Amino acid sequence: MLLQNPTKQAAVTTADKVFEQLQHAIVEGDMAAGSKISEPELAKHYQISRSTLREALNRLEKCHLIERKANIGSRVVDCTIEGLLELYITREALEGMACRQAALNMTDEEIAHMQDMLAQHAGDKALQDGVAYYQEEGDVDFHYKVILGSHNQQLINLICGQLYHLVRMYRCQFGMHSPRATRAFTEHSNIIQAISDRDGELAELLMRRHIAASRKNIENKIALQKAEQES
Amino acid sequence: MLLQNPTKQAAVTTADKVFEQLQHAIVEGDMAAGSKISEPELAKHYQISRSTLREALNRLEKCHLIERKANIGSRVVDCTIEGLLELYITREALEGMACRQAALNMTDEEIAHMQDMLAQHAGDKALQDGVAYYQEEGDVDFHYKVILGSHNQQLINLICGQLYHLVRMYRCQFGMHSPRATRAFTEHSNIIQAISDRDGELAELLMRRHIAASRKNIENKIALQKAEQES
DNA sequence: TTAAGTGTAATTGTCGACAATTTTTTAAAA
DNA sequence: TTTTAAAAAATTGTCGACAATTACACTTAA
Repeated sequence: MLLQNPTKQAAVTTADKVFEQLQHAIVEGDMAAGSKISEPELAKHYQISRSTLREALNRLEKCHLIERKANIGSRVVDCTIEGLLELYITREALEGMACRQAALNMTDEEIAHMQDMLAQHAGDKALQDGVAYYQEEGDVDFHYKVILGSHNQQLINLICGQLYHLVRMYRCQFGMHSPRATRAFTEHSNIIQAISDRDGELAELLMRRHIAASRKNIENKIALQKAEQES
Repeated sequence: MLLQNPTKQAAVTTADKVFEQLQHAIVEGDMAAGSKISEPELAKHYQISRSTLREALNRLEKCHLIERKANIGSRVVDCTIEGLLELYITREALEGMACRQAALNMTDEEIAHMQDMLAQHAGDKALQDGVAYYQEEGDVDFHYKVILGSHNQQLINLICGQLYHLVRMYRCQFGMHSPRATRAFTEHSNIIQAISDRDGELAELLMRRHIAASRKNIENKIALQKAEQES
């Protein structure tokens, strides 16, 4: 799995390690969305003290994977359709702007590197029928590169450090392997073109459409599922 | 002061209260930007244990007012010009989208209420020469109402829960009382018009220009200060 | 004088116990 | 039986102490 947040350093403290394990467990759905978290129970399970666990919980709260109420406790966040759509709207705003900034701020080397990556994905895509690989790693790789390319620490922190954990959670829980592989590839290609043309306005527009298309794709899928259930 | 985050509940636990005090101290500059934080010292100063203090520090980290490194400690964030400009770019993206969503999602009552508020500000403005009051509370009130009007919890949390603490910090530290009062008022007025017309696209555009204008205003001021220092 | 290494002091991370609050259970009254 | 109240259990918040790591001062060698 290369889907890691590229901005964080290695986990050194035990709270860090437990945080990563919990993060994984929540994202993958091993801890049910919306379920209550028992501090004594979890601390015992990971063989750590409650203080250390709470430190880990604080980090989970930072990336919005759990919610906390004073004197009541923590819950894993709920995965609702509304939440998913809200997340995509936020992504549209942030990644759109990141893409604009990338067009202004990326170095020529960074752009070249991203073009190489895309070319390689194109090869892989042709090789293995273009479905499985590209959707997962390829897509995330691309988006990360654009975000980092913005050279805007504020945007990078917000998107990579917080939003993307939730994105991965929703991807897992709703079992999204969108059938948009080829179209997404073309869209990525066009975005890179706009960036290398240093056309910030177009780059932002294309990225927003790219994400909006994903959102609409999901909306359709949801509507379809709903129709199936009713039949 | 009405400049509080409108989304949070009252502080119940002592860690909450210390958090608020520290937040104030950092925003107002009583704790120097970039300075190191000594846990034993602060704990003694507030007469609480280190555990409680660390809980408060975690909350400060959540709204990006301090930065933490494992085994090394915490520092108050640095206020740099680059950071300020990055912040405004992020605001442009997020608040622009929030404004678009507000045009789609606000209730008629909410819109009416916002129009009332603006009218009242207009009165105050005429009354007291329109400078002092409007810039501070009026501006923040307006922006908060728009953000909340998006009815998008994700956007609301990001902007009100995190970004705006930093915004206030920069405002204090850089002593910003922008001379844009009258122009800002007109811009607010136009934005509300777009929202009440349910024109999301225009609403977003206007909000982005509004924030971009603030950013450019700051850039000019900085350039001016730099020129002064050199003379 | 500078550089590297060592030992001490200080700071952060982790732990288990107690206090305060909330939830559940139990008992009593309507 | 349902509702209310009180008691008990469980959970979260806070505390002080110890362990691990880092920062600093001092010594020693180049």
